Amino acid sequence: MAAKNKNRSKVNLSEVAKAAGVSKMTASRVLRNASGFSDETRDKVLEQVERLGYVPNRIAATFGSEQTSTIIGVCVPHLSSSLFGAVLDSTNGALAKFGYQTMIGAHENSPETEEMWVKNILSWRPAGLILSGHTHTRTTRELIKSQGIPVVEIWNLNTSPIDISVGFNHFDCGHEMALYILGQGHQRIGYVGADSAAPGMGALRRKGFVAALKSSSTDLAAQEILNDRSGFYAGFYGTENILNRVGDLDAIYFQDDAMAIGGIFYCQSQGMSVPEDIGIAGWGSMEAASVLPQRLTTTVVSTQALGKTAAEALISRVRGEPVNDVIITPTRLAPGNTI
Amino acid sequence: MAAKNKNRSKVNLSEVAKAAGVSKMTASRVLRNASGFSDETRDKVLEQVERLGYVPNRIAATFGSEQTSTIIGVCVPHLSSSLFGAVLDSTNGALAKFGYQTMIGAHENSPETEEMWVKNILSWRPAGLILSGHTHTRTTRELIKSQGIPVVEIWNLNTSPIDISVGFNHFDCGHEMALYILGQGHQRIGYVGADSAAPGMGALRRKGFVAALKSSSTDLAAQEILNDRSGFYAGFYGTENILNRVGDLDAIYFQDDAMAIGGIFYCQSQGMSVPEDIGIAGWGSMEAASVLPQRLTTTVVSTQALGKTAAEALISRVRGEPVNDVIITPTRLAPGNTI
DNA sequence: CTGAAAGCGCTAACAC
DNA sequence: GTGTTAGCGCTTTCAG
Repeated sequence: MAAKNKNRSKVNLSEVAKAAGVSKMTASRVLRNASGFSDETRDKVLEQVERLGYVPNRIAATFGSEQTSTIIGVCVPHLSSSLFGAVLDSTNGALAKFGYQTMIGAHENSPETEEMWVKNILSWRPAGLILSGHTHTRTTRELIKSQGIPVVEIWNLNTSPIDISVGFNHFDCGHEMALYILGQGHQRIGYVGADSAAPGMGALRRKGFVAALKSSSTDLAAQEILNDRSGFYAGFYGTENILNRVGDLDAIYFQDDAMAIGGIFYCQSQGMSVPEDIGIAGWGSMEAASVLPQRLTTTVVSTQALGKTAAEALISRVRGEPVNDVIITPTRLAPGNTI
Repeated sequence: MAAKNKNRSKVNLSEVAKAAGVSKMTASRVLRNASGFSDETRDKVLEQVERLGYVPNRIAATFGSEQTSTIIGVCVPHLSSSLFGAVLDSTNGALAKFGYQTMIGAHENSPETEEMWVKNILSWRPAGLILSGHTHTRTTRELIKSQGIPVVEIWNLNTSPIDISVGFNHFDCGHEMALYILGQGHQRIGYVGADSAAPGMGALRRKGFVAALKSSSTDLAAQEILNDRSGFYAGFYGTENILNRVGDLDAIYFQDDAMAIGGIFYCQSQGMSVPEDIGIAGWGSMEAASVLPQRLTTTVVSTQALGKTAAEALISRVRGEPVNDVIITPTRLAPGNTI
């Protein structure tokens, strides 16, 4: 008797059903709001649910229905990042609205770390996955395909996604900015980035930037790619580094706004004025830029739109509704007065 | 036949076991790394796991073992927030290391939203919960207690937690800062905050601040609490608002560093110098402050330490190891030159 | 070191 | 509108 009661402290459906004087099946129908019960029955069941403090068991429900769970796995480079934080927030909000739960992961731009996470998450039989970053290992791809679940790859536009891609065109962002900077009459142009050990999409913007310069017969005058995470301070000392090496730059393109803002402060600390002495441009429309006395020249992006679109596309696919495979999230070069 | 094969595309333990020429039980032991098998057996099983691309089914495993899952629910006010982003990152990292999965939620400082999330998460039979924010509804408390799972309440120190509390002492932070500001000779002191509709811990710091002023027979000269989320721009226009109403303030305490930085920029935009014309103080040691020409007077906190400590405390409790119920995460007033 | 039997809590499928 | 039967894939328990 005692031995049998180990885990029986938690109320289960049977007890609710018995208390309500109906069968398990009927109680189950009421709780899932499936059809096939009278109003009277519903009231009886819900009354007992309330009285007994019944908490449904999704583990058992998922298991019993032999389907995937309502868990969605979302893996981003870092959870502490204003850009990805906003993506997570909008993604989670949209998923929750549709009744899905978010299980998170941080891969730190390492495909191997991502693979480990994928292996793990797949064992929860998720309804779908949202991945970010550039590359996945072969095993990652195979695992996902073998499970046959929908995947949305976010952050970068990907013309041949595993399943669905929702992203910015980072290459074009860099390309466009290079042309703009050249158009402003700059010639000695540098680039300051971070994450050298595990490059993210900043590397792609840099590529587009360099390509555009090349097409105008200009070379990148210097570049400084730190072995550090992007941030205000990284921008500050990255600028210090590059200017110490190459003093005559007349413009710098930064990996993102946080670094660009750090760069502006370094220049000011050295008595240089922006944009007279040196032009500065960033990427990402960071909120911090809104309080600067100058308007930062940058590429405006909506990480919130990205996250929401990704979540909605995933849900549509899960439900078998038609979805575009490749969805580009628009970006816009916003000229300021820092370049 | 066809009807029976609906979901059999996914390999299960039985098939692995059969292919390896052992029983399900033996294969299960190998995969869980439980004892009771020979090296030879292990190799045979793992070979088949590899060959067949077997992905374990945690839903079934959790269900079969009649225990809680290895899911941990973590609910913070916002996922896009540098402070909570860092908490999430360190929490998730620590939990993953111990083999737990993080299921997230954002309650936006609303106890009702939190309650809905708790109800939902509990149906996944999580091993534990990490909650943040100030108050929980009665139902939330009851639900958690009825499930009998460990909970860590983070962010604010709580001397009578549901289970475990790991947090900063926000009241003391405000108190200490008030005494410091008074000690610097300021008299006409204002406060600028945000989140008026759903106050978080900033409200508690404000209380401590006001209490300390009172004990020195000083009143808060003015306060401006915006109906908006904290951020650089909120600090900027919050400062504009308060100074337009009360022009003769000689110091302002901000809800956090983001707002303080916004405030500094507003003052500069008006030709006021900090700290000569007006003193400014914040809270939270935000990275952005590192690039300012001045060092911001603030309270240094480690959200990373908080997250890690919380995760470790939770795991210890889950494992039945001894843990302190109340763990205070230290903070330190760091005098800068903005006040 | 290995295996057989029972059962976890729920839902699908089919009766009534 | 409601109940019955079977079974999801794994682990626990107990027997060898």
